[in-house]
Amino acid sequence: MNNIALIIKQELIDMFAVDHDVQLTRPDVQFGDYATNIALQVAKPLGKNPREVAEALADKLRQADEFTEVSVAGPGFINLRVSAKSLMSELEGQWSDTFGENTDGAGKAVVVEYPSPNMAKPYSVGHLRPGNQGWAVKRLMEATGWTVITDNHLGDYGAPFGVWVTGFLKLSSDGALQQDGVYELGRVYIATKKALKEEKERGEATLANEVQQWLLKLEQGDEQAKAFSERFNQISLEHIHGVMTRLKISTDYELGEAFFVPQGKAAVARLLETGTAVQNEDGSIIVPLDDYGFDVPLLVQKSNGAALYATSDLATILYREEHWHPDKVIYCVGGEQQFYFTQLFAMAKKLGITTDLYHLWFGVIDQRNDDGTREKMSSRKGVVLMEELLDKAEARARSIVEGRDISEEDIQKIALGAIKFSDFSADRRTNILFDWDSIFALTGFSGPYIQYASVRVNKILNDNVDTEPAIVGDYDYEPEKAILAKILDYPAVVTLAADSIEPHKIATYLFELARDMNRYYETTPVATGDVSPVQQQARLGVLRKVSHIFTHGLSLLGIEVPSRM
RNA sequence: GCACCCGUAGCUCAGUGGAUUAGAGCAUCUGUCUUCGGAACAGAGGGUCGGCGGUUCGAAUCCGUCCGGGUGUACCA
Repeated sequence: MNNIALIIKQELIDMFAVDHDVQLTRPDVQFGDYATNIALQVAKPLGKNPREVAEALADKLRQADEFTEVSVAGPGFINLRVSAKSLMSELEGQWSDTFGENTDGAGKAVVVEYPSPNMAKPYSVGHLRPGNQGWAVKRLMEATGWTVITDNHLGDYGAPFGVWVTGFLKLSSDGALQQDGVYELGRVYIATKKALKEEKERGEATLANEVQQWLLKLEQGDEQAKAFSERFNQISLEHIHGVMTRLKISTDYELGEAFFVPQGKAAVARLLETGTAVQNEDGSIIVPLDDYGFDVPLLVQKSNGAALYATSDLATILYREEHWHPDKVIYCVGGEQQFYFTQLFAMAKKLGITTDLYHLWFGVIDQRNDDGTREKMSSRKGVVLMEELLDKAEARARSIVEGRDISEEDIQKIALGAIKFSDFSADRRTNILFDWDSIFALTGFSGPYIQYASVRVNKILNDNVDTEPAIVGDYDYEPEKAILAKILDYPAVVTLAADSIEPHKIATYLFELARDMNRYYETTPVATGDVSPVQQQARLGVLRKVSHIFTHGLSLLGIEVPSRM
């Protein structure tokens, strides 16, 4: 709680013997710098008129040195104005190299799981959100003091494997695989899924049985199946690493489903012994969840004895408990799986696991149909591949800087800034519309807008390295007032974004700071024209803080600041 | 059927632990252009916050209900 809130809190105690935390909001500038509705909150229990409480409080606050103006509006809002200089001294009191961070999570460990792609297909924009948001969550948790363990739960097992082998033997060749790698895998996978669907519509199951046979063979340790599995996973893993490197995301571990299946089947056997799980007549094994409000049990083993998603996820939970002892586990997975995760978490609770398991879900990525309606992106309609997206974004950025001396590294940062920021432009639960123009947005509410503001600030700082930025006592800081107030908001924004796990709040904040900065840039010279040495030192001191926040905030979103753009 | 999510300007979205006159970007129109780099800035038009009812001094925000859309609903992940 900052100084202003503390002053008001103390006055409430002195005047009304009420001990109540004071929330400050930032109203429209015409009303003031800060506002509070505390009078409306305390009036009722006191049995007083809120307007009168506000007036009395305002009279008292007017006597304090901290405020240049105190007014009461409406039913009892108190609007406060402070001097820019006092904002600067407040900021100076709070400032450190880790400004914005806190230690709320100290001593606690969190596992963050992302991007967990399906290895049967090339990395598509379908995994943009789990990757981006997962990385942002990791960074936010780190910034709030947590010990973070990241794990890429690779989809290297299950039905996709069977689909792929079945399809490969019918549709592909060693030569094609060697030439096109993961793209050939994807082609075969999609074609085979289509054939499976058509077969099912005809009421047949020849291909489907073949898929299941390959799965069983793999679980039984069949040499040929293992060879196929290793071959296809290796090709896919190299591809995934390549894309993640370009996205500048990584994880500490890559414990995929294949790693957990043997442990999962053993765990299911134990659950069967203890009666937690029950076996159906057809051989399938379920964990009933009636006690937890589910009319659908969780299937943990198929009737043919094969493992499935829940089998490896069960083992994954147990493994993490045993080896990592997390306080919290965050699964960054699409919203389509909400029901499944509530079941999975219910099972964990049934097993006595008390760790906070959290499904961080995202809305789907839509594409626009010709008739204007929206529909989830699907392989049927044609997914956009991540490498294609990155290539096009870089080409767009490159064409804009054409003729100027901008490094390839900076071009990549700008392209990535545009792509990632667009994912943070809305709440993660919102279905986002995939649109080539908005995902590459370089103006307005976009990553490059913030990068641009940041580059301009850094340019000024770099051009004036000989002038030591300083906090200057006889400077009024009036032109910098909006920026100073905005900087003071940063720690609360980080706390809110981390607590609610809503990284887009960081994006919104950074845009507002960048806008304030750009306005300032247009109106106030820092190191040019008739700027006095005192003004120059003071303004450079503010810009240095702005630069720090841009770099820090963008890094929470996995975005870097280019050196030039 | 049931569960979860969504419905705010032409389009894409913020804002929803109630609170002063509902915000931004894009698009449209009008300005700034010998500059600390215009990927910028200033301004204009554009919204009965899906409908109805309720709670409240006060509702985009909370509750109920209806309409519309999305995603799920055990042998996919």
